[in-house]
Amino acid sequence: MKRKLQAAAKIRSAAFRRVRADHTSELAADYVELIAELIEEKGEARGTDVALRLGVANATVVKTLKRLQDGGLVTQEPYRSIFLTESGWHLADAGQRKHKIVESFLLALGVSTETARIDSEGIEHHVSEETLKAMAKFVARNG
Amino acid sequence: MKRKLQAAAKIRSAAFRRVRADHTSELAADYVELIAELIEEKGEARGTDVALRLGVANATVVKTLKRLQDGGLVTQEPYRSIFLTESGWHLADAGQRKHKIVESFLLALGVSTETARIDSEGIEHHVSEETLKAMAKFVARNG
DNA sequence: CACAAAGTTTAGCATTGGCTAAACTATATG
DNA sequence: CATATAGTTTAGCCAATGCTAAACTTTGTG
Repeated sequence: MKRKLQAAAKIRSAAFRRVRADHTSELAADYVELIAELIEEKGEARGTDVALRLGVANATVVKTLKRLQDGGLVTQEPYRSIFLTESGWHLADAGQRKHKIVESFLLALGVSTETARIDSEGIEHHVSEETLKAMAKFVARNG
Repeated sequence: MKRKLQAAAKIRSAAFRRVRADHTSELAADYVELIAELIEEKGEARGTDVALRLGVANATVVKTLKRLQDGGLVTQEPYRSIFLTESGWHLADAGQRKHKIVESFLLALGVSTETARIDSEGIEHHVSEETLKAMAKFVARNG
């Protein structure tokens, strides 16, 4: 009995650990995805645009970008626009792919455009490859 | 053109704000859900069990519980087990309901038990009522 | 080309959520 | 019933993510 409960606890905690780990990388993913979008859309990504779209203060963006730079995801010079590194682009592409799958899946499931947009933003970072595959399959059949 | 981009930014940022807000309440939801489970399972919830199942240190639980107490979700005496308040139970029930729907939905979609458990833990906090409803409908038809 | 306006960064603060080590309390047993 | 052991809390640290206000650059205009 005790043994069983402990095993359950271990499995449980693994899931929670995963969620916490996801959160740490989530922000990085959101930033690079957004930067990629801005570059594709407008030719360049400026801190202010990032702040505007994420809904945070300018200063917050500056601080976070410093971390991302340390993490090798972006490069930048003071007062200049932001560039993605190789791994930055990889991460952005992976994120965009996930995002698209989740969003189109939600639409295929029958929720509104608005809800699909909002919910996919949150869900995107918590779906495993297995779930993603199942979602893609569903879209292929019902989209 | 500029106007259109700004409108897009506003919508975008609303989604991100939602995600950030979700994260703040997420931890509280996880705690009360787990406490509810423990009470139902073992008759009482002790800090240590919470720590074990969440995969965090004891001290972290103590600190967080203090916040939850301030927030009116739990009550506790030093060195005693943890109780949920009225609103604590409400939150726990709501969380369990969401959790069940998401998990059974993932199963109905065809992912493995293991993945359903892990992914639902992360997704649970980011699904709107609309999406939840769509998921429940899907389960009713395909579960 | 000087200077005002717009844009960006720095400084300094708060909160959340983690940790370890040390102190303290409760409990179980000899 | 005294005390060792198990369980809990406190103290004090750190990193991440947010903010505002002040300082500093860049840019566009007269």
